[in-house]
Amino acid sequence: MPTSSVAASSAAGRPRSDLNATVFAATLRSVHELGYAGATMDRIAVAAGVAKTTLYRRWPSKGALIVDCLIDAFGRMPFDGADRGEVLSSGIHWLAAKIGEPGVGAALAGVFSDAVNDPALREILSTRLQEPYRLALQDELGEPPHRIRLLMDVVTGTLIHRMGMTGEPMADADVAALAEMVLRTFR
Amino acid sequence: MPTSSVAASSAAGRPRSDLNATVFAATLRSVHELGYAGATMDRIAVAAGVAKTTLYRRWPSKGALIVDCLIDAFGRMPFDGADRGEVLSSGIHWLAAKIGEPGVGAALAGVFSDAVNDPALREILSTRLQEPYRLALQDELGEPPHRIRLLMDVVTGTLIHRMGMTGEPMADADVAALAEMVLRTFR
DNA sequence: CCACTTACGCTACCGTCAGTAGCGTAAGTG
DNA sequence: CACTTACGCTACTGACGGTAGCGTAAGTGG
Repeated sequence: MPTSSVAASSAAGRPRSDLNATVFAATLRSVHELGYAGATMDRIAVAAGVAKTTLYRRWPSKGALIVDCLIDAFGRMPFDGADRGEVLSSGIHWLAAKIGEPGVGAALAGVFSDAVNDPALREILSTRLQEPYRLALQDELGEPPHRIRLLMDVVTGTLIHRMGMTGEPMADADVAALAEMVLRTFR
Repeated sequence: MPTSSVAASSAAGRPRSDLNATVFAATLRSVHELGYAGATMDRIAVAAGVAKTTLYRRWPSKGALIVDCLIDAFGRMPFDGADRGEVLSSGIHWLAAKIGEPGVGAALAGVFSDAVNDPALREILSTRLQEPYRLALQDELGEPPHRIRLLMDVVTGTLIHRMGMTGEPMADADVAALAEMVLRTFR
């Protein structure tokens, strides 16, 4: 037990701050090349030049690692557009574009697939990945939580379903059609 | 090698025709009680009063068993309604109701989740489970394949995503909202 | 210069589960 | 009475997520 939690300057053997970024890059690369299931924790560790035990010291499970990796990959959602319609449309296209980046779509579809059989992972996904966007959208659109929830489930459900079933991100024309469809209801 | 494939009347030790139904019931019961991952092939075999090897003699994989089970559970899609709007709406509510039956929703979400990491299962799912409904809808609505594909992916993507993330089928009010939303585009 | 702390590498391991091999047997067939 | 076919049973493999335990490099504070 440390004598004083205030003395956080104790930097003896402190975690390398660049290691997370290295692992995230290796994770997305592995998922891109080998698929979600093919990107085992062993392989990710090798790709990152890191011991597998180190991964488990920083993340409690493969799912948690992927979620953190995705949080890093997605970043903040841009709110471009004058009215609600433009905001919504640009948001949908932003999400679709992110899913199109190498590894991101497969990681997203994979982690949601794992979540079906793992309540703890569902909690992590909902709280850490989805919640921020839910709150931001709620704030931006002024819709009740229930409507935001439906809106997000339609968009992410459709995009992830396509990604999972085809292995490819949805084509632009379909994304546009999806956006148009959503706009008719939520504009 | 049989001397004549015509002499198919050779009924020596032929498969018990009621065994499939028994297995399907045991499968849905197991999935309902234990979840998709908890319903292992061993447990399904025990629940059905059957050897695990027998399951693998009839189905090449767990996914294939679940798909056949779902085909049996869904049956034919009813086309009720005078116009396209009513047909579409009743179809969506029919699907949602089926997903609400014990075990069906969990089995559906589970098998789609497995499919993300299994191209062979994706093929089975697409060809044996989805294709018939795709063709029927195409016939009924007279829309091009591309539009039917989008329509189905939005509906099934949303419903399965909800089921997978909450463990519960989507509430009626949300199903109605989803149907209304889809109708605005595809009526 | 010397304890002490902390993060990391490494090897070996566990439990679970999908899927397989091989052998014995009941039952109907000609 | 041979023959075929489907099924039960036991034992096994291989992959993968996750863990245990021990050694070590590096920076810290006295």
